Amino acid sequence: MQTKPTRAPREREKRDPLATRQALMRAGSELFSERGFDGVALEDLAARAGFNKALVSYHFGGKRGLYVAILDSAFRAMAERLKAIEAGAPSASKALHGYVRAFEQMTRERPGFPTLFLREVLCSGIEPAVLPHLLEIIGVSRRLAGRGAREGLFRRVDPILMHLGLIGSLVFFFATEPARRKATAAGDVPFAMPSADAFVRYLEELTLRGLAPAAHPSPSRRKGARA
Amino acid sequence: MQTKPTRAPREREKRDPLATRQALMRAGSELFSERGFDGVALEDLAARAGFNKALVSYHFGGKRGLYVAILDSAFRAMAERLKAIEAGAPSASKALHGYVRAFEQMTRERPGFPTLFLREVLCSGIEPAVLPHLLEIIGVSRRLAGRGAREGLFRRVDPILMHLGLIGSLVFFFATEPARRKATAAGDVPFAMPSADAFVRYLEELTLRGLAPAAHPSPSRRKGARA
DNA sequence: GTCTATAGGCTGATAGAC
DNA sequence: GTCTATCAGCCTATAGAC
Repeated sequence: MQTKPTRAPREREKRDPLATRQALMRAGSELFSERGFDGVALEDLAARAGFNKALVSYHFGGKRGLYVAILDSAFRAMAERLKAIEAGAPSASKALHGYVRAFEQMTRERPGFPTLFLREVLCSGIEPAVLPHLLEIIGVSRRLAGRGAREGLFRRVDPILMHLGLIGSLVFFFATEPARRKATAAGDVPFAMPSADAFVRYLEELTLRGLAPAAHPSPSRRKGARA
Repeated sequence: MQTKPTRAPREREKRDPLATRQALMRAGSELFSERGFDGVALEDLAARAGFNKALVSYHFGGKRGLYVAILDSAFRAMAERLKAIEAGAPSASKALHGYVRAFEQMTRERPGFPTLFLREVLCSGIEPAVLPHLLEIIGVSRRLAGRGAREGLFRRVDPILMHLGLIGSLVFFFATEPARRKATAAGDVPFAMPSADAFVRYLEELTLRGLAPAAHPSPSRRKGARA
């Protein structure tokens, strides 16, 4: 969307606090995801947004404040999207479909989100502000596992295992996609990398088959592979 | 293993360059994985190793040099371990088992590895020194997919998709395990978190079932689910 | 090989003009 | 609300003593 934009510097000579905040958050989302919190200089960030770095303190009370605002916004949006999908899906199967697709859509709308997510849940302490949203996201996964079992789509597995497997694959794929794209463009990698669409379809099918009740080449061998 | 150790400050008053290098690399592995490259001050790092920060420049030519040495060592060890498993496994099934277990073992031996791995493949450019090892790791996954298909264990899927799904889940799980442990200990999370063993078993079974040829509730419906 | 001392650069925060 | 100027703190790297 932007390669190196000084981003509309003088449309409004002054005033429009909301737009300023949004521009700073957008620039921050890009840079923090690329370089991590400590790797970003406020000067760069403000320049990318088309403003002065002093505004970060004015609007967010400091670098950390901006960072937390970005995380809170992104995690909240993701949690709400997933809950909406959960509520609207007529079946566990459709809910799973919507769930994995949601990451693809979210990545398109907020390219930095998967990386921010990953950096945040890495071993350092999780920001308290995002914890409730994180728990909501986990809740959706857990209920999906339960619903799938109830509807005969899945066999019984620990919902947290299913959650971790799904979200780990998804977040990893999307967070590392820019790096793969870069490496491929540079000719560092001698084979083609899959599209987001292909990966999401693969993961959905893997989950459906892998969690299907019975029907697998294993000791006990029953029939009922239908729901 | 260590909470806040000044780590054996005066066993050898002087001399033993190898031990010094190892101590610095070990401390660096811990700190870089926790805080990221930019988040670590050499003073902290050297203190944890029980040495002076000037030694980082002396032995590794600077902070970046130490970081690269750590990455190179860890990625090389992982690639070699996976290749050994691949070579020694009598079947694709055993190879898959060894593959997923390798991450568990590696995490035990080098707790910082999964996080270092993840931080490195995040969107920033991949360190050239680790690229060959990364390609070797990908190679093992790809050949595993091919071998599994040849031996009738897996249906045909894009080997890169399988690689990304497997490694994404594994690296995510182990890189975020410390955070989960911390959150659980702090009482922030109202349910139990699975053990590494449980997750690895889940992932292996999910993959075996999910990639098994035929035997699933889907349009075309053939028989041969055995090798 | 290891340590102390210090130089030099960069960064986040803030005071004050507009 | 936004910008300029400035300052204090921290951090990497290095020179030189031991």
